[in-house]
Amino acid sequence: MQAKPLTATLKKYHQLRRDVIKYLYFHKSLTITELSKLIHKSVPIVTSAVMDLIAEGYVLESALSKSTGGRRAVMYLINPAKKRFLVSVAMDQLVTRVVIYDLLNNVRQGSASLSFTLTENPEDIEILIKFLKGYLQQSNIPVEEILGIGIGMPGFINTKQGINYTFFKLKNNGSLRNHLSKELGLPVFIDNDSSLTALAELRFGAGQNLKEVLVVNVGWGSGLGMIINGSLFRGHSGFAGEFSHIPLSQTNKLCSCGKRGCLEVDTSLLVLVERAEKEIANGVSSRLEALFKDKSKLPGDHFLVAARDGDPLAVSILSEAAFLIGKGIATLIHIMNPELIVVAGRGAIAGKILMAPIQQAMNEFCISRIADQTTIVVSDLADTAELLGAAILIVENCQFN
Amino acid sequence: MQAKPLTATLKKYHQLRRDVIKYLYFHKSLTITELSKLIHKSVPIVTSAVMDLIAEGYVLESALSKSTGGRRAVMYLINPAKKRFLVSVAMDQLVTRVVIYDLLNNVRQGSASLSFTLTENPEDIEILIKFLKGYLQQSNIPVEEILGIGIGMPGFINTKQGINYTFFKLKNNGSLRNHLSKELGLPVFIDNDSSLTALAELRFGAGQNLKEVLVVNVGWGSGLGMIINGSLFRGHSGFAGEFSHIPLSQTNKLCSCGKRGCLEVDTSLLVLVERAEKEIANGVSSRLEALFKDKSKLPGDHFLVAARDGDPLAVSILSEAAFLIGKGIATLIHIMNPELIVVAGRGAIAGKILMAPIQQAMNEFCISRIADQTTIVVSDLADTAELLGAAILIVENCQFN
DNA sequence: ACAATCTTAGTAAAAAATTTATTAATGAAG
DNA sequence: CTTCATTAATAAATTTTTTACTAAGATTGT
Repeated sequence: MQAKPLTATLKKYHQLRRDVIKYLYFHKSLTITELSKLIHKSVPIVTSAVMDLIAEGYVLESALSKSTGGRRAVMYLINPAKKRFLVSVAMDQLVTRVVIYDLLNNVRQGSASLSFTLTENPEDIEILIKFLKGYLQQSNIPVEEILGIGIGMPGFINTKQGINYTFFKLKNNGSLRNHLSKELGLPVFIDNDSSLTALAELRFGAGQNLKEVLVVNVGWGSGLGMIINGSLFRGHSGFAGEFSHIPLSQTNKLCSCGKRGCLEVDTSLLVLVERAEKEIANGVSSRLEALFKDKSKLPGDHFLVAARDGDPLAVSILSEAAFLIGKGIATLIHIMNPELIVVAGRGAIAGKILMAPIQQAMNEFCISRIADQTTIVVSDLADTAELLGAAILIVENCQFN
Repeated sequence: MQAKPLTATLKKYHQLRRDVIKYLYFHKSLTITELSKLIHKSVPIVTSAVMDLIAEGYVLESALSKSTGGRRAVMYLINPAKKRFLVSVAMDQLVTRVVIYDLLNNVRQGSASLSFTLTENPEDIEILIKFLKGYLQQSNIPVEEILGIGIGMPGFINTKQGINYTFFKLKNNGSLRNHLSKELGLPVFIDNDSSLTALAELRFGAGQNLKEVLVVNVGWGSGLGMIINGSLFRGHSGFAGEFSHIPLSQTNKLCSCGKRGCLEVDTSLLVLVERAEKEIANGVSSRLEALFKDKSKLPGDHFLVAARDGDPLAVSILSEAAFLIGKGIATLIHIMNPELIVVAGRGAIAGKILMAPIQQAMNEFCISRIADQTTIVVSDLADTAELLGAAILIVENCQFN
């Protein structure tokens, strides 16, 4: 008897099942009525899907909900006894981290990290594979309990095909995702780091239940993850949110992208550190001088901590950059009219120091009727955002078995 | 027997009926299968709706479609004998035009126009009502044959409530749409001029069948209509696309909005005309000197025609402005990664003269991998775009009776 | 030329999903 | 403490979709 092609009905059923698990993952516990509204499916059919998932051990019935004025509803949640795990990988230009979560967002296997400067060198792929293989092996989790590996990385990424056009290029222009999946023997999903940060803010951070959210990822560059109409917006070919390279700088410095005047040339953390080092060499005194000698942390992180703690040199350099980012944010607000802007990424460490000049730039460059419609906050997910986003990526795309 | 509240089933049926008419209006003629795909409803149910519409005289069966390799399908189109009309009104800061179309986009009543500089004066509303009442009266079309009045106008517009926060403000902060509807005895729909221009490009212009399209409306200011995921994007509170006031200008001139450095201060047609007049006063010779004396046309239109025809002064002033608009477009491309950008509005008259410096700015300010994903064209709908958009607004919102 | 085969359209019957009606459970008001 | 209002859950009715089947025309190969 040969394998039947999936019928339309069966496909629908699998989608429904996935949606139930997905929303229980996002919201911890929900009633049938709530699930029905979130999934846009009728109560009877959601009920039957939930019953099936209970039979499979994926879902558990829990206490009754608080009363809302009528009969109290039964609440459902993901069964903590069902062993299913998410391997989350978060990369940036300099560091790669990995952690394993369960479906309740508890850390199952503590994070490991690798100093790993991304290049266009094809050997990078082998380094990444070796790192992940080692990590997975020592975790001792059976493969059938791992739902997939989600990886956030910088670069122009085609999520459909699983190709990163900037880093990790395969010789034959093949799919990085498929290659990793084959090598690691698990489903792999890749996406842009800023997009995953935005996803995390949407599901577990400041953007919960909102529809139009922009997440500015301040770090080595300034990424932008966009939530439009409640879901990730990637643009026509997946390159939307290239905030770092909009022409905004007054200086004429050449950017790494080959153009002049990009926002990045004046706001990249690397540039700010460089500027601080130059000032120190010129004899300006600063806590940074001592901090930079501690090589256990990246200079960029030292710089942000110093700024947060009020070191005058760091604050002054950061403020200037933040004002320019604020000008960029003013541009975003005029074009997109978002409900919320979240300042996330490494830069969020500096918190208020960063926000003051951004707010000032918004006051100066925004029509107040428009700016009034947008709230702006600093992320409180901090450096877990990208890891959570990678986990969400898996939950939104994997097959639950 | 009292009026029953609309059941869910009945609502669905009305929506389906509207969708059939809407897509036939957009595509002129379609098969059941095509309709089914566009509406995302099954073939049997679409068939029954089409049959009902034929019985009502709204829809006509026409010849068989061209063969696509199998049995040829019956094509359906809107019945030209069914008398239903759309009153389209297109306003800008200086001129208001009106025309009446039928559902095949034929002009039923020739366009009338009114020189009418928008102010914040409440009397503006009375002027508009009087103008429209007169026009409707002389058209001699019975009210029951008019499906509605669609109006495109500048300003910050709340389409849900039908309020324009910038112009035509009612004393009691009431709904302009409802007020006009009551006064004119017809359903009225209002929207932003640039949004309607974008809608026209999406349905009848360069953006047909595309998903991510930006329409830059070059005129007295530079509006932006955004198509995202195949439908109009208005942002969280309806103010998205405020392209005119993004901080891009190097000059520090004060803008009408109260801020400095807005794109508009260097690119508004009004500013360009002013600049030309100053140059002429300084003794520069130009065809414009003569043209400006002809008061039958607006100076801005004279200016654009002169530029199109190669007058050196007009070309030089326009080119400088267009380069800045191009810089703004480069910003849009980096953020939105659109499939297509359409340059529309009055400015489109200048065509190639406008495009050359825009293209140049794109080359200078765009990362080519991103810019390569975007096509940029000049609209060929010209000044009918906003009128067509207003008609679409009616078709997308009215009740067909 | 003309079957045989392939493709697409349209229709009927079967299956699935939604809607509506009904019953259940709870809190608040009198 | 009973009645009423409110929400949840379930059963029955209705609608919609899916699948299977028939129709109509195009293409290919002999």
